[in-house]
Amino acid sequence: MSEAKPIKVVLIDNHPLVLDGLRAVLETFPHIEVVGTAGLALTGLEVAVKTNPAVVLIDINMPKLSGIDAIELFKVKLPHCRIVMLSMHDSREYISASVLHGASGYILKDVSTDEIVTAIETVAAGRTYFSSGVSDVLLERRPSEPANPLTTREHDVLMLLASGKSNRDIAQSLSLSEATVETHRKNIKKKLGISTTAGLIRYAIDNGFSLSDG
Amino acid sequence: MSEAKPIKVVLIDNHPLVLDGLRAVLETFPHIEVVGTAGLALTGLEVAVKTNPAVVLIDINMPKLSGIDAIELFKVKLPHCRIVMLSMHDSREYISASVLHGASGYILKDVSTDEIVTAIETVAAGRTYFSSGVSDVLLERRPSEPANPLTTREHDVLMLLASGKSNRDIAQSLSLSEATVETHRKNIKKKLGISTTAGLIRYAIDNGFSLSDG
DNA sequence: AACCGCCTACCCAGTAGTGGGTAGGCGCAG
DNA sequence: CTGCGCCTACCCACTACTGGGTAGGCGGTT
Repeated sequence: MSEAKPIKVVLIDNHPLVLDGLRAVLETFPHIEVVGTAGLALTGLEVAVKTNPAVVLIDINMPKLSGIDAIELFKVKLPHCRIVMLSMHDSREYISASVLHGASGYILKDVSTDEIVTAIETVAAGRTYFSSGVSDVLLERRPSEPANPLTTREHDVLMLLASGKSNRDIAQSLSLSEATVETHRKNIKKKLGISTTAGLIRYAIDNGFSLSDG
Repeated sequence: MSEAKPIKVVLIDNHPLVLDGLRAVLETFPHIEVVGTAGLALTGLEVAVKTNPAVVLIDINMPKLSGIDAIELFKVKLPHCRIVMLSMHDSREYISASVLHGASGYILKDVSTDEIVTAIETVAAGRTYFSSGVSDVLLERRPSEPANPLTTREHDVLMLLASGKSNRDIAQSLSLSEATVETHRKNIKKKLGISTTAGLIRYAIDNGFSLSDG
């Protein structure tokens, strides 16, 4: 890659450890320049507007504003900036969602740091990069793992469910009938192919619906 | 700190990102030398036996063998090696357990990398290091958060519960009556002050009872 | 206009979990 | 040997959740 013009990168992750670590690793590559880091999506957006990076690496699972929701904001403010999603958890459900929202890359947690460098190079060159497990999901689209996982409302219900609330609590929180919450819950289960409440909560936490992770 | 003799450190974490990142950060400090890394507790033990580090940084929540269980093994094989627990999740429940098992330090996830360096320096100097939130737990020991949370059997039940099993499933798995499982579940709830199943599962996953994180 | 997906809401019968007891057996500490 | 904590197991009434329906309203697409 061209050594005259380093690739400007902004990193966004709510784990300071990952942030500092990633920066340290990337700074050993002369053709990559970390121009900014942030612990929140909105802070990251501010940083990116100031520094105009070629690539933004953003964690998909963050408090307040999730990485997926942030994609659109980045696309509006920085149309030429390319976004790579970083998933520390197993959020395979959201790969297609990320792509649809305009992400140029998606890297799963079980990736080496070398692969991250490759990903940055690739998307900076105008192509897309998806780590091994991800491309499978995009190509296969098996009926057991539907591409459009949950609706907004179902997402809300699952989030509250995962935070330890009962159907009744959720109904109150969202100003709904308890019956409606039950319907949502039923549909979620059907969509995800999960039968027990416990499994549902596991799924929610594994996929970053959690509120307590910040 | 003495620059002639760098502090030898082994890092153990099942996230390659954290591992590589931490290594990269620590290698910028001349008085710290990362002599090995591992993604599993047992692999880490092998590495440590070969390299004889002064300090081992180990993630508390890992598949197969948890960080806490690993402490004892390290203490046997490497009595002079000092162990710092690294908790990416909020495992405050296990702080006292770690200390009792012989850990010299405990760092919560919301820590900066600078603080990790300080922790390594401190425990290498023969003292103990606990990040801010941790020392509170050790000193306070509030009645609402008892030091001995769960019995062995309750632990078993909670683990299966968190993996998505119903009372009936658990009863079969442990060769118990369903009624007994319900009794255990009741006692767990009472002890932890959690009323809903959802909350129980959250607790289990947050505190590293999870089986699926590998 | 017709259709579709989503959100809302209810019915029903059945099953699962809750929260309050009690209680015997077992092993260990005083 | 007495007491204590733990594991086991059950009773009961009550509440919550399940899994199968149906269905009206709303907004966007064709």
